[in-house]
Amino acid sequence: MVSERALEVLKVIVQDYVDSKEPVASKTIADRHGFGVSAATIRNDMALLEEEELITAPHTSAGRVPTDKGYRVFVDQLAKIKPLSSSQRTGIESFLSNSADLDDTLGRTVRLLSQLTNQVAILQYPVVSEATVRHVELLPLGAHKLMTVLITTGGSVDQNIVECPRELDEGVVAELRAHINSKLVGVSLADMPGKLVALADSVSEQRRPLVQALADALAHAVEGHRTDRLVIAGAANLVRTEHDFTSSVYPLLEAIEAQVTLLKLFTEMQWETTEVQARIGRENQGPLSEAAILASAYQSGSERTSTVGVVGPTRMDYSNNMTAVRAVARYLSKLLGDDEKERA
Amino acid sequence: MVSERALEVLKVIVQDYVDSKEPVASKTIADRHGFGVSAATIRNDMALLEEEELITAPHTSAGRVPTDKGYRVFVDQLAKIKPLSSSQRTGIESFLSNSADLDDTLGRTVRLLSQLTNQVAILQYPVVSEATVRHVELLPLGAHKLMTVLITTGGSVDQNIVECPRELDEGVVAELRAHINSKLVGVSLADMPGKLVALADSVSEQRRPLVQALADALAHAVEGHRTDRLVIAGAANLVRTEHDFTSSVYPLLEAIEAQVTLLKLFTEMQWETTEVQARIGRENQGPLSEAAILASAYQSGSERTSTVGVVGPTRMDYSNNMTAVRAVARYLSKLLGDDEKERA
DNA sequence: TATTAGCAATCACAGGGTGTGAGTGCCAAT
DNA sequence: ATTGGCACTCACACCCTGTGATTGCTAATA
Repeated sequence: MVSERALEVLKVIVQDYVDSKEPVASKTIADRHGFGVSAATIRNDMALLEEEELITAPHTSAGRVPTDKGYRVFVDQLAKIKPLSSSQRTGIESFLSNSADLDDTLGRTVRLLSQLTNQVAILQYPVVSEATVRHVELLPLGAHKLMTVLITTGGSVDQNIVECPRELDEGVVAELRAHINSKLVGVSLADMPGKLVALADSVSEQRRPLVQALADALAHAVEGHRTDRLVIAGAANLVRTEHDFTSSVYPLLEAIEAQVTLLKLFTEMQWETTEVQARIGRENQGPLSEAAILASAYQSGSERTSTVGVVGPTRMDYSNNMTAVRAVARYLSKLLGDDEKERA
Repeated sequence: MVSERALEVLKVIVQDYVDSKEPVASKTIADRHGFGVSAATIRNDMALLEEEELITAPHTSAGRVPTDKGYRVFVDQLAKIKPLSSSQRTGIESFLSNSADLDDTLGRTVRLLSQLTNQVAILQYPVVSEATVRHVELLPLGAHKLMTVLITTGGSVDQNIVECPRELDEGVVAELRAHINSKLVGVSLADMPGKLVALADSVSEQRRPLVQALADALAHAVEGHRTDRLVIAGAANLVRTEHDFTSSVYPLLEAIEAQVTLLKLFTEMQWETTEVQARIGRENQGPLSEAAILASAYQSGSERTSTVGVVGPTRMDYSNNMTAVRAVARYLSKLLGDDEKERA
């Protein structure tokens, strides 16, 4: 078993290494942090930690570097979530005061998180699966295109473009709009597929093809519905921290941009245990296996949660970044999910 | 003056260098491309080109590399816009068939361009300044928040969240919605600021604060209105081509993410002359001074244009990329601005 | 005059040898 | 359990050198 002091040594190694990027030597520890013991003693503890695979030596005559497992122990047992620095606090505050449209807010939020952490920040779109249809708008775009706009009580807005075989006049569109709204307003998104099928059957034979196309478009909107999409900011930070990765960051950045890997990861995460979750190095598969992901859930409706977090090298300032992720998640919850009485 | 053959030599140097990343030697040119002259003759031409600062030698016993000026001459006089390869064509075709919501379409398009060019692709949001208001929707979000949704004939949808001092009930909201729509539907975006001021004056003293807040939100929507925003894809490609830059790509990627530099550049471009414009190396200021930008305008309404393009190292396949940029711009024009009879 | 062959000169780069310093591991002493 | 001491290891920086690639120049040639 590792002694109490050995854990302290691990902590110091992680902090020093994150700070300096140099493998940290026993002498350095004994000198800088007065443990009251000599370097040789530290070395004994280090031998212990190495046996537990919490640290490793890049080569014979180098200091030690934390392993993924070492970072894990650090995050779980040793890292304290620091209070926000005053500059961070004012950053969020001044930000809070600025109201704007949803996309813009999410964009700003994720950029803020990126700046607070100096890492790539990732934000999953809010999901509001228990939302109901608020309004459906039909917009003629030229003579042969119609745009459908689906507005839900959750505040999401989805647009689709539909090609129309036949010429359209304004009267027909208005009529369709009224009809569709009468059938769909108030329907929950979960019930939409069924209702959409019924919709096509509720009109005259002549109009059926067009209405069917519209129903398909709306179904598409419900399906995709802005979920399963990420907003990303601060990709440049990956380039900045490039040297912390042994292999190229190219596949990593590619995976982040492709989104699918992270979305999968986010949906798999369990939020019962801790407010901020970490996935470190080899705990991840594939291109993420050299990266660390910190994530936190935020309330994006009365029930469902979405995820926000950062991606960076395993050598990152976990304390600071976990603090920032938690703060931003809380802020988002407050902004989007505050009111328990969501209107239907 | 540079002879006809010297220009051919320049062309070969650019093509070979882009292909191989190696400085290209006189012997290589004489061997691979049968000019019917010896390497020594090529050398004479190269000396000429060097005098004109179209090529340069990295060191004494190396081949030659094009300068920014050399690339410029290549792009202006020598590069042919190749026809699309069949795989590219089918890529765009299969893509065309997929209709979805506007954001999604733009996102897919920019990703497509990124894949076609293997560079970072940039797409400026469509602007439709002559659009008029189609509909305004008010959505209660809990008891103290109201979301405004502004829908225009151009198909854009802007959302804003407004804090309400007082409790709201559904009846009041419906009334306001009807009132606001009666005042604003059909108003062009250019006229909106004035109409919004009038709007606040048209209601009772008691409701004025709330309506004023709503008007501000709508004004904000009109202002920002999705213009001056970029969609970016393929940032990973910058990392891939990292070695083509002498300094770090970090500031470059940062500038791309910040968007402002590129937006400025796009608005400054003149589209009278050529369909695809190029800005090469030092022709750009600051972080872009080592990059090349290829851009083309696309019709995003009946009159105004937006811009789409790619950013990459100056060592890029100009022919191929200019082709791709032009194709995607044309495709977008077709998709968004085809119908000259925009409906009001 | 344009082209060419030949040749000396230049210089990046890779390979190989070496010394140095940092840091550990271990052992014997406390 | 802790410590001082010491031998051992090894990355890294440094220098030296040879090699190959490529040019620039000059004199010959068509």
